[in-house]
Amino acid sequence: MPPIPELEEIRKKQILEAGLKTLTRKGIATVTLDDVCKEAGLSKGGMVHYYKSKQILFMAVFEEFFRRIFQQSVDTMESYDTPMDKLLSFGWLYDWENEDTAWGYPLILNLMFLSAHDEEYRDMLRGWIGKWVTLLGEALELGIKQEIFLPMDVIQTAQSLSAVFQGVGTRWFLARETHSSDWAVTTFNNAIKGILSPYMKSTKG
Amino acid sequence: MPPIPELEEIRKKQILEAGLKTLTRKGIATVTLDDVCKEAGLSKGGMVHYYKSKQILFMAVFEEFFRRIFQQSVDTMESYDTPMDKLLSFGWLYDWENEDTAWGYPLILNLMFLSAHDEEYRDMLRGWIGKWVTLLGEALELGIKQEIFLPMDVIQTAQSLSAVFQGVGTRWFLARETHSSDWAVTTFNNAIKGILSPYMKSTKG
DNA sequence: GATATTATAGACCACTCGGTCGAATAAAAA
DNA sequence: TTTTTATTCGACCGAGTGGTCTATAATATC
Repeated sequence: MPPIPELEEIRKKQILEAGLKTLTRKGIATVTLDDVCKEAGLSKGGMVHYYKSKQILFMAVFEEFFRRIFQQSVDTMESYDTPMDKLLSFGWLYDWENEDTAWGYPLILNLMFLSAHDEEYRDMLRGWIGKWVTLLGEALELGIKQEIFLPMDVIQTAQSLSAVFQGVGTRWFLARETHSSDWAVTTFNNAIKGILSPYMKSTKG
Repeated sequence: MPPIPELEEIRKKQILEAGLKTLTRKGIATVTLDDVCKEAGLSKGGMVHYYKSKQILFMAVFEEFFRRIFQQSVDTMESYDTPMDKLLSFGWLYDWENEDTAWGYPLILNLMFLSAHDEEYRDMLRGWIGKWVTLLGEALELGIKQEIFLPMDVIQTAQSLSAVFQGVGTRWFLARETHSSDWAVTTFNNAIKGILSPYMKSTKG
């Protein structure tokens, strides 16, 4: 019964969407397959037909999540021209109005939690970090080529920037009552300035 | 049967220790009461006599964890004299040799995960963040008093420092294959310098 | 010694949840 | 038309888990 060949793709999309929503809402520890298939409007049997186990399903959910958030990072960065503007283009990570952002944090926190106890998830996380570091590294390379920055260990520096983004972000999200978006932007601007200062050609504080 | 009045205290300590160990090992999502009481060398009935539910038990475990890690922070900071040395005294957070450090990260990640979905845990986390910010803020106040730093919003700045510590730490812990301890120390040194640079009296990079 | 109290054990219960399975449907193929 | 195959359903099972309950023993109190 493959009336339309795209049926599988449609169903998988539908299930992933439900997985994203329920995982964000309840967290990996309490979300159930029933939650997901109910949200997706499918029976359990119907859903399991496409994703054979909870592990497989949520792996796919995390992958889908990363694909989206990474794409948004790429797009936003590309809309800026100078290396420094590109590096500072992540303000949307600290914006409650951006709904993709708001529901993204629980997923990141879920993944970090899983990574602490499960090598498979930690591999996934490391892979993503690697891609992000590469992305930031490209902006740094560009700056070096344009002679805005001095030569540096691009990977290490990109890792530093990425770690600061993440630290500020989780704090902003989890302690929102006392950590404003302004605070977040100011913090990462200053921190990034500090991280890059050894490599700035013109020392302008 | 209270042969020694301190029995309750002894048992609770024993159970908390087992809770810390098992929670670190398995994570809140998979750890069971059986795990804990087996580790503690008690029967389930014996353990439940002291901690009435899983929720109560692990709340106490998290509290105990924080008490220790915070005390270590206070002690280490106090062993340095200048404000800047105090602020940079957290290298032990990125030291695999320090076993308290290594097992501490899973607990922090567990708590952040829980905080994403449960207000009660988020309150707990916010409380801790507040204490840490206060601690860092005291070093900043000292620096201002000694006219090493210019006046500043101490709370906001301390929040920034704290967020960077945490971001670098989780990254160092979760992606250890590519993020060395040297990287971590360098990153937070530079980031902190950047965060404090607007308030440094002598601009010395 | 009798009784009440505290501590500990572990069997047990009620419930949840991931995963399986056979049935039903219907399109496609033969 | 018959057979095969893809899809969906939901009842069901079995493992595991938090929490309860009873039994027992040690101690304290009278």
